[in-house]
Amino acid sequence: MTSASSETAIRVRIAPSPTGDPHVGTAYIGLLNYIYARQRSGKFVLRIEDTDRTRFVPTSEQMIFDSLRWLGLGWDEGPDVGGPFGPYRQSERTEIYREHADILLNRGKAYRCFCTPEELEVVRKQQIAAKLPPRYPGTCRHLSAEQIGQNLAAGKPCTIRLAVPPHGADLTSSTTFRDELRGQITFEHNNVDDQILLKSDGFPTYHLANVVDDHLMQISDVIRAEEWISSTPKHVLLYKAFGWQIPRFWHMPLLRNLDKSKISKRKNPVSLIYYRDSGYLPEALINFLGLMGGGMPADINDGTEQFTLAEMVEHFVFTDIRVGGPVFDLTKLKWLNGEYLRKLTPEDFFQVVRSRVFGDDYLRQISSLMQTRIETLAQFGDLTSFFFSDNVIPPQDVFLSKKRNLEETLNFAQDQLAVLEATDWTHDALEPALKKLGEEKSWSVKENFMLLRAIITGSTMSPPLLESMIVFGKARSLDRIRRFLEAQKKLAAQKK
RNA sequence: GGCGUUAUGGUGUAACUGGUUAACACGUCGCCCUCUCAAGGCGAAGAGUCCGGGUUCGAGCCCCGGUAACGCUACCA
Repeated sequence: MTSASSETAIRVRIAPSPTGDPHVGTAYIGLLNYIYARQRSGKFVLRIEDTDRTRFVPTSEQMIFDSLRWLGLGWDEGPDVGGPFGPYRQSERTEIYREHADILLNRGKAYRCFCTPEELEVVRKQQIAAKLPPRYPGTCRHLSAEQIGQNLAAGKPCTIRLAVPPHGADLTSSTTFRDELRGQITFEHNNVDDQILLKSDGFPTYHLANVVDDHLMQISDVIRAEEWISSTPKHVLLYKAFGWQIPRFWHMPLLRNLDKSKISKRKNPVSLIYYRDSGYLPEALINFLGLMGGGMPADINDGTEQFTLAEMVEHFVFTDIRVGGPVFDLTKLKWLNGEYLRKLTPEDFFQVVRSRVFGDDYLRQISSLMQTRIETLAQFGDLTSFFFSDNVIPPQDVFLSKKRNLEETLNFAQDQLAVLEATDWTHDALEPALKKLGEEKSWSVKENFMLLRAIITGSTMSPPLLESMIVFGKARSLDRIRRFLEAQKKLAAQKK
């Protein structure tokens, strides 16, 4: 076996990308890694994979820290707490990747590619049209040293690609690795593409960065999602090219939507911020995640399916994990959360309500919207109830303008959702984004904002819309629109 | 299309190394409690284990062949 020997110290990691709200899948994989490390007196490392500058969201990293801590999944090493193998932010390690890419280049395990994205796009389209697997055609694989020198001298941007055997000196035709949950998995090399390792902007792709970092950070077990299985042969090839020991691989099942597709924000709330702000307790979410895929003995706590993180560390069995993708079912999560809420003492419950529903920060922001709008304090609730409610479904006479029919209204709401998803949650970003959409679709500012107001607040009368949405939060606002659209869809289906 | 993975009620999981009418939880439905709604209590329906072969006295568990779903197939992770 080529996997890590048992004497090696256990070190695991999660490596989220700061591309938006922290994802529930990150929490799931984080939980598993956390348990694995704690069970074996190992180290749990948090590494930030911020190598994609096009998708980078500056506020994302802090949200990842906050939400993982909220769940109780603390790490031993990471960008904020340091550690002996730093830096733990990949953008601060670009020099390391460049050096390692050079090693690969020198050993003939990688090569420079001068093809432009546009050229590659053309080729890919042709291949797809011809029903061929879209793959790099190898144009630059055998450039002479002279040609490469000329291109470099001409300042042509280039990427560095993995030279997948058997084209090179190594004539092995396939790569086999062991997945600890599924056994041996083999990929023929003609199904493995010459993956880009170093992009033309000098940043590495996931494949290079994750292998280099996992080795340098002495990661013993790579516990990640199933979607990585297909690219694992590339990683194994890299370990071999460097002459490094290969870690154990554990590919965990993918959380699913109700329709069994990979969990996605289109069909499910996936933001941990959403779960926090909608009043889920971290203990309940952790417990629920622990139910996904199994792993806990069925008789724990009399088979109530209720257990703590500490109990998971004590009893969880990794080899018992089921690899069929579990549906992330909000219905059961809600039940579980209710169980946890009921288990609190009345005083603890009150404290949770006070801090999570009527937190000072939240109330302060809402108050500032209300001061000019009420005459007695008792009216406070009249215009603000939507801030404290979960089910806000406006009746048709509230959201439907006399000038618009149902279909175009729902279509426009769908457009609003898409625009809002892609917009920073600030007044300066939201206002022009919404107005631009309105102009494109010929919806007046009034129609535009009134529809959104109806969806968010359930009423035609409310505090200023954008300010309200900002206070209410992006995750919850988007979810409210999604649920509105879903509810309308169901209604339409019933009528038929 | 290619490659890979997976497959137990609607959903999440159980079922000792193959051994009685496939178990539990959520959800659904009904009843009780009750001013309402929850919670709680009691009960019911719902799968014959993706399909087809094979091995065996016996298969959800083993073997072979299908099918379907999902994932990957980017200068994203």
